[in-house]
Amino acid sequence: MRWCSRAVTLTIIAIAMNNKEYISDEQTLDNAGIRVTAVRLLVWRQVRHGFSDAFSLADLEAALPTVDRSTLFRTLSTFTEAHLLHEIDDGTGSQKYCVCSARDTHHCEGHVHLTCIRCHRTYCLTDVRIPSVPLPEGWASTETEYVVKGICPACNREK
Amino acid sequence: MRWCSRAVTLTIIAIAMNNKEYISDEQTLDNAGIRVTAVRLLVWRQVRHGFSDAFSLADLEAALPTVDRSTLFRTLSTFTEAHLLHEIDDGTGSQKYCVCSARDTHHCEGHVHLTCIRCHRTYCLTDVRIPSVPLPEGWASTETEYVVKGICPACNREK
DNA sequence: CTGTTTTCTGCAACCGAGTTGCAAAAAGAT
DNA sequence: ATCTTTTTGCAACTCGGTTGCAGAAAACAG
Repeated sequence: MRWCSRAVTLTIIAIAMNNKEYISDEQTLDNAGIRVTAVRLLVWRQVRHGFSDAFSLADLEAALPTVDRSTLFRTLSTFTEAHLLHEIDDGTGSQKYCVCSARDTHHCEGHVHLTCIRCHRTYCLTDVRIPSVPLPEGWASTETEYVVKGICPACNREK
Repeated sequence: MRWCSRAVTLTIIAIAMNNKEYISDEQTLDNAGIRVTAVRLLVWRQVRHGFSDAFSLADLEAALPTVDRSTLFRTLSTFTEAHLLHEIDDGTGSQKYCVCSARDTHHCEGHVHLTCIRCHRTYCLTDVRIPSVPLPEGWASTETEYVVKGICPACNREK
């Protein structure tokens, strides 16, 4: 793990603030090879702790009205490239993002997604791998999207 | 099968034109409960005979430049509602459509789609059904999207 | 600490796909 | 032939995503 003087400084600040999360988030970005800025820290803390499920650029915009949309967009791209997030195409027409679980950098690929057609929330079934199917001769597969559309338990309950 | 006087008239015209396809397409729309108009016939013949694979609104627009985009859009919606077409969400960001095979009205649901990341064409594997996965307690599934992204044989060959 | 270089951010504008309201045109009914 | 209903074309608009550019912030060098 890399450990630079700026991070040490932040650690001291964080201890002073008695805020352990602050250190941890800073480290996460740093470990991912991303330069830590105020905006990025803000965005990361929002997506890490502020959303219970997959979120869209619009969700993030609503949660952080002080930050410009294009900046949020670019930040999401940066995070995605650094494998902090993964993109989900749930067929709602808007790109969704989801935090990659810490333990496994590449867990993001190949799992099933659930989309609720009522509340439009999308969830990851990180532990359910996509079953494979036979492909025609000559096709080379690179990636597979498996999205189950339906009604989530919460929407189901409220009838 | 319904058979109205207008259709008979068109049959006569078609025989005069020695064009069997013409009758057949007209019948298809009529059977689907869709009023037959010049534009709809034009669109149907294009999507039925003019595309080898799934197509987008933009593809249709390019193929039929004389027809307005909004009309094409509404026509596609009409056809989809009448189960002449089915919609495919292949994750390219643009809605695709594909002709439903004649023998089975509901065949459209539940099969696998292939999308080429080079040429952006999308194909139906109508005979490969989507394998199911276990869902969490409380979820009610209505539909499942299974899209394999990769390189199609044609793109693979041209290296 | 100060000046220089590099990166990031906000603004504005743009793009493409999808969508809608409305009036004219076409089709169907009487 | 006339009236009613449906369809079509036009224009405009929405919404999500995206880019160019100039100023702000961060990293770097002295």
